[in-house]
Amino acid sequence: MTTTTALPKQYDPSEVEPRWLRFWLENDFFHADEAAAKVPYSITLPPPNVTGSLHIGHALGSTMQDVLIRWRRMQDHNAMWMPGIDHASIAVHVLIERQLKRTESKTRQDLGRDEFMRRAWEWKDKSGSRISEQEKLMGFSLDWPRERFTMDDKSNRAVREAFVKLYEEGLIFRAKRMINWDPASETVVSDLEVDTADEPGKLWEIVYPIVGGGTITVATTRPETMLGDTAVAVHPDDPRWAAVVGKQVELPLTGRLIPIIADGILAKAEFGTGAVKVTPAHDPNDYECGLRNHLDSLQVIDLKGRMCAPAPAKYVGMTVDKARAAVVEDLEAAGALGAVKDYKVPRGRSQRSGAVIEPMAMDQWWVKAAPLAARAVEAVDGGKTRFVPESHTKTFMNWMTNIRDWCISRQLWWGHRIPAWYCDACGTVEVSRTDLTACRTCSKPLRQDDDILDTWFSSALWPFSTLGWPEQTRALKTFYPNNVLVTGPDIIFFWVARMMMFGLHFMGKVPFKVVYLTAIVTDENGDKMSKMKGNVIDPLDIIHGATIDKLLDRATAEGAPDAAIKTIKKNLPKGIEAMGADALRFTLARLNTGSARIRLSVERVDENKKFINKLWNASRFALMNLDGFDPERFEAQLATPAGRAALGVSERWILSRLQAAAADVDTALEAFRFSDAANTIYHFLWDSFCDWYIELAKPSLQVPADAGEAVEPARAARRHVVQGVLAYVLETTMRLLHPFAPYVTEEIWQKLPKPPQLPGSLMITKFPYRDATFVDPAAEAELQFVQDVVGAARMLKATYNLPSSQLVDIEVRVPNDGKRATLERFADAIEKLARSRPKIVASGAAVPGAATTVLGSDVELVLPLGGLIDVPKETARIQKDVAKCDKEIAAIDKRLENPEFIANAKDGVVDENRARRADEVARKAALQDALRTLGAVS
RNA sequence: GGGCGAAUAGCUCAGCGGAAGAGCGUCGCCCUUACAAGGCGGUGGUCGCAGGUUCGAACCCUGCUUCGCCUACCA
Repeated sequence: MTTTTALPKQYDPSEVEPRWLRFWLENDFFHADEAAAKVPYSITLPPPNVTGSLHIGHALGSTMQDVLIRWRRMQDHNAMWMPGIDHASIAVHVLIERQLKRTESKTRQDLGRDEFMRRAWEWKDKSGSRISEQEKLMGFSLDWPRERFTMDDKSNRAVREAFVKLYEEGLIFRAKRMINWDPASETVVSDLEVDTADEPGKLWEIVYPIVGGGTITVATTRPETMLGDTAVAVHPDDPRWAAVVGKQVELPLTGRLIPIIADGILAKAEFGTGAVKVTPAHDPNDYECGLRNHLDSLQVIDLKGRMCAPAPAKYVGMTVDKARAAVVEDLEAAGALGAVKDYKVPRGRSQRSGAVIEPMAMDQWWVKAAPLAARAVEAVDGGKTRFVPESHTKTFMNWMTNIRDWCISRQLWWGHRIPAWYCDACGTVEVSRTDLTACRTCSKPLRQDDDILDTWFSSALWPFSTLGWPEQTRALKTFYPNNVLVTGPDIIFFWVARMMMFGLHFMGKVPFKVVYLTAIVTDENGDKMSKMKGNVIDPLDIIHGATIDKLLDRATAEGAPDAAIKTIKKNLPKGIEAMGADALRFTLARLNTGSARIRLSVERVDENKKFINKLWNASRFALMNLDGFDPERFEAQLATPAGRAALGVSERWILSRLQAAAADVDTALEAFRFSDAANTIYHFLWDSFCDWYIELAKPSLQVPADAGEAVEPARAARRHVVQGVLAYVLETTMRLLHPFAPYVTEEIWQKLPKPPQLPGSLMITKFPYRDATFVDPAAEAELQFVQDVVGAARMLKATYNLPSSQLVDIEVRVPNDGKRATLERFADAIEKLARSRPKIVASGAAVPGAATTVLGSDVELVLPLGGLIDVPKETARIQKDVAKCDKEIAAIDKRLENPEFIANAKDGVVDENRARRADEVARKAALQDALRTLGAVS
């Protein structure tokens, strides 16, 4: 067969990638059959938000998942990667509300619940598949026919089932407790959705007059809440205030009488004045205090974050901030204000809206977390689920052992409505798997709970709800538990913890055996990527490229500040060149060393684009030289020991290196060391295959122009072997690299001549493995020696600024017969690679005016330079080497002269040191000879 | 306040008990017909500081310093 294929010098991903994506999808290669008789391997993709767009964090996590899935699939596992999308309750809710306000100046209440939901679904149907399309571009081999949505019918059913079951078991309940209220979104949010940070504030002292004489001064950072005070508390052991406990104070601005109580609310009696105001309705600590002391609870802040009755009418309607200023002013006027000082106040803000969270006591639905968490702790302790990196285990365990109940109700509309019905007539509460209309006890109409569930409730069921639960499906049996979960450390608590709890509870088994937590991708300075900063790297821009104008227009449209625009102009003056999904994927893998942060930049991706291009050109070279190659014949030759023995040393060497690379990649992937795996391939391909093997192969591939049909048989056979190894190594390397860079490898693989029985796509071939038949230490040693000699010759020439193209004569003195034979065998290669014609001898006399170097202990390279020699320079260089020898010998002697070293060192270490010392001594002697020769010249 | 992690070449990072490594940068030489998005060579490090364990420490232990990232109801 003939395979002269003209390929462009530069690889063009934009032409190649869509073609193979279509091919894979059309052939259903991403789909796994749950009934297949193979070892299952499953991963569930963390479902991205339906509002989302693929960002670099997704790209990282999903690339690692795809590497694992493609790798296992090629190892003949039944590899299934579950795709899906999350309904992102609050994000969509806010989006639709905002749209409504902008286009129709309406609120959701104006629209009504049903119409609001209709619009939300309309939006979802139109825009909800965007991120899936982007995932496809990245080449992610997700099992698309299985794709799910957290609000599809099956998920809804799973959510209902889970809720009702937990309710029946007493693990879901409704109760009035202190919650975090987001006054902007007007919903409760969980503790996790609150970001607490110290913000500058003040600590005010307020003087409360005690009925019957005297005053008591309290300290607070929230003076406006004094309008809702129902007590003043002092520490029970504080002698200063013992006498006033039980008395009443008259609350300024309101005139209400409230008691002074002794309570342990103050952790430290010495705080401030030793007395604090107690506002049970608006502070978690005060709430607890109120319960302990049976205090009234006066809510003076409403759901919009404004003051309300029973606060005095003057303040009603004011925002909290305004009320604070007004109260302080009025207190001062009333002479009730004490000292005021600047103070750092820890302030909770809603992650979603940024609004200051108001703690309030409200009726909400809760999941009783402790018993569920206990099982998760037990499972991790027992090694059923393992965290990678391991350090995250402690974080998880800490959280789980101190877990608090999970508030799951939300006052929003887009989401799973809570399946609880109330009878206003008789007070019955029913929780049901099916919708209810009439009360079971009094037959009156029922009212369904208005609230919906926290988005994370359905996410917690995801690893099994996607497989059909609560039905006992075949898919569930095959793919649960998942082998791995890959996600970001930021959602360990939100998601991982809850999947663990629900998985163990409903399935009786952990949802995944390994939790691999990815790094955070930052910009090159280590700063978090943010549109506001202008340092975002968008995966799609990397794939397709983006002009500077496009980048700037988009940033402007997104409302980025001037500083961000400036940053973009500075960092990417020419925009971004199209680099393809492969380059991005390979970059992410190489940078993923296991450290907590990955600093990414366009330059980093560009380096790997160069690697892809290098690979492309190596393949071009091979394809240009495979005329007349017969893959079946070569395969037959490789299959027999005699055939393998007929290979040349270079061939045995590269095959040995190749299988070592395959072994290293396998080991690295087993341990989730993506960077090591990618780097192994990078170095094998570039350093071993391109820099050495291809160069060594070239002479054998050449067909003399005048040879015609009359190429001598030995030469033709040799050519065929070299062609075979070129093709074989490339083909195998494509398999190794495929999980990381699926597109370019498929493109090249398809073009390579290969035995006909292989499958129709690289992605369903077998992954390479450590293969003892190709291990060849002798060939490795020989090639290492040849490389060292070539390197030394190049170094000598470079030292004297001889053009690397200039052919020189060089004397190589090698006392060892075997090594000399190696050099004889590679003399032509050395001449070609170092442009140095070697004269190989066992020993030789001093050559005046020559530059000399010593390789190891006994190999000398002598480059005659005649008058060109720079004696001082050469002397200095060799003396530097001698000094190195001396230093090394001294260090080894120190060890060897220490009896304890001889007595205690591990096996072989002492001998190794002795051998090394002998080498160094010999090397030094050779170097000194060279110095003497130099001296003879001057 | 508590926890975790990091500190190694100019930069980004591997190495985690027995001779200091890679990529990028930098400086030379080469357009050697696969690739100039390339080839070859060089330069560059008391492995944060101070103790300790060990025959031997970048690596293990202790303390300190400086940076990250989590986490927390000090009014």
